[in-house]
Amino acid sequence: MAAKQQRGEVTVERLLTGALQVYAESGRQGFTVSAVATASGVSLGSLYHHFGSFDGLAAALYTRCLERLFDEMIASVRRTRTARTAVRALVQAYLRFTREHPDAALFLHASANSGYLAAHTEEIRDARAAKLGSLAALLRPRIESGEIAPVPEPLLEVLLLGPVAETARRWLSGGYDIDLAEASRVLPERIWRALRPEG
Amino acid sequence: MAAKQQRGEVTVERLLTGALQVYAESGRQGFTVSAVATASGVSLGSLYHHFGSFDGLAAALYTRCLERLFDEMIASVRRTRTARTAVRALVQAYLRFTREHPDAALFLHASANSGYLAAHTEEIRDARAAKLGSLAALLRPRIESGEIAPVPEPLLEVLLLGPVAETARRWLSGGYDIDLAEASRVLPERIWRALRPEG
DNA sequence: TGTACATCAGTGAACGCGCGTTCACTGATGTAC
DNA sequence: TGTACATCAGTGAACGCGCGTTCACTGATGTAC
Repeated sequence: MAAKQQRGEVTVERLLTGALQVYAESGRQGFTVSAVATASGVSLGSLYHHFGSFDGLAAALYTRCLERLFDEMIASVRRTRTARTAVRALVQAYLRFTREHPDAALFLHASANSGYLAAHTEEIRDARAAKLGSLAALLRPRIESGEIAPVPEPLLEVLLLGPVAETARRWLSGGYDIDLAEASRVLPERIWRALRPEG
Repeated sequence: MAAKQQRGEVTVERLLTGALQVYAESGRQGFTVSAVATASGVSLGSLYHHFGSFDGLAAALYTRCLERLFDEMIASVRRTRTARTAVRALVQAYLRFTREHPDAALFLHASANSGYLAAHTEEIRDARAAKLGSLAALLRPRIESGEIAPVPEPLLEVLLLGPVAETARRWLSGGYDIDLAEASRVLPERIWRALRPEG
């Protein structure tokens, strides 16, 4: 069996990049196979050769964006030493990713219930669970040591990510008066207050 | 000009109910004009007579669900006398709505970037802004009186609604270990801690 | 190193399905006098 | 109260467009010896 060819990886990259670009420029409505193929400069057949289906491409793109976002958050949290700075790092990493990669952030938020991911729900759920698990593993010792209040893990996640996700969503949709820099300044401390132990 | 006929309102109601049911049962993929018409027991022509387009129907349904959710939150908050109980009421109203009307809650969360709402973005934005404004108006005096920390209004909204929205989204998607009752018990106090004044 | 072969990668015209939408029509309800 | 008319409400077969997908094919790359 011949090894994977390098030009294949290049094509895959072109397709994913093109797809993100199409979504950013034309939104959900314009997000079609032909548009992605054209924007990527790749033929339809080649797209299908690599991804099997359009949904397959969308799922691959979604997973990649998700992992990049989480990897940045995880790396940020790793660099901290206290629970408080960990929360700050996590919140700011999310917002920074949103500002620096608005296309990826938009695709993530918009594709949540998209329909074109329906066939790959499990695959995506697994990827998400894995990254969320890594994040939780970093915070768990902080709960056990009493630095973070003993809130059930799912609720901890929700308290941490909820406000930031909502901030990102509003900023990306453009119709709200959300100032990312201000959010980056104000939110970490507020969220920390929700999570720190009583007293 | 003849007055609006009563059977027209009945048909509209049947269509909106049918649409919600189709979405709940078949998801985004199965959400089509013909499916909605069939489920409602209404002809295609009649659907177009009342809504002009399928997107029009979707927008009307979205607006209705949105208003119902916000009206419950607003009514709940009105019944309170302190900032702390207001926060608790708001959070619990959101979660109660999610539990009691999962179909409506799902449609709200899933339709956020759906594409079929693209033509009615403004109309929906306005409806949302109006309700959000009413809510904000109820909380504004609390900020001015110092009962709630002086956080910019958009960030206040994000801190209040972010965790609850995320909780609802996870519970509706079914793949997470989210316990709505537990969330209802734990979240209000945590969110309140994020919002109450320092000290 | 060269040759033969297998597999990977890429092409684009063509296809079929199902979607949202239309339209000519019938029936029901309300209005005028 | 009755009759004529206008408008509203409802029907469903038919249509056309554009979508995701296929397929027979060519070209490029890697492997065997």
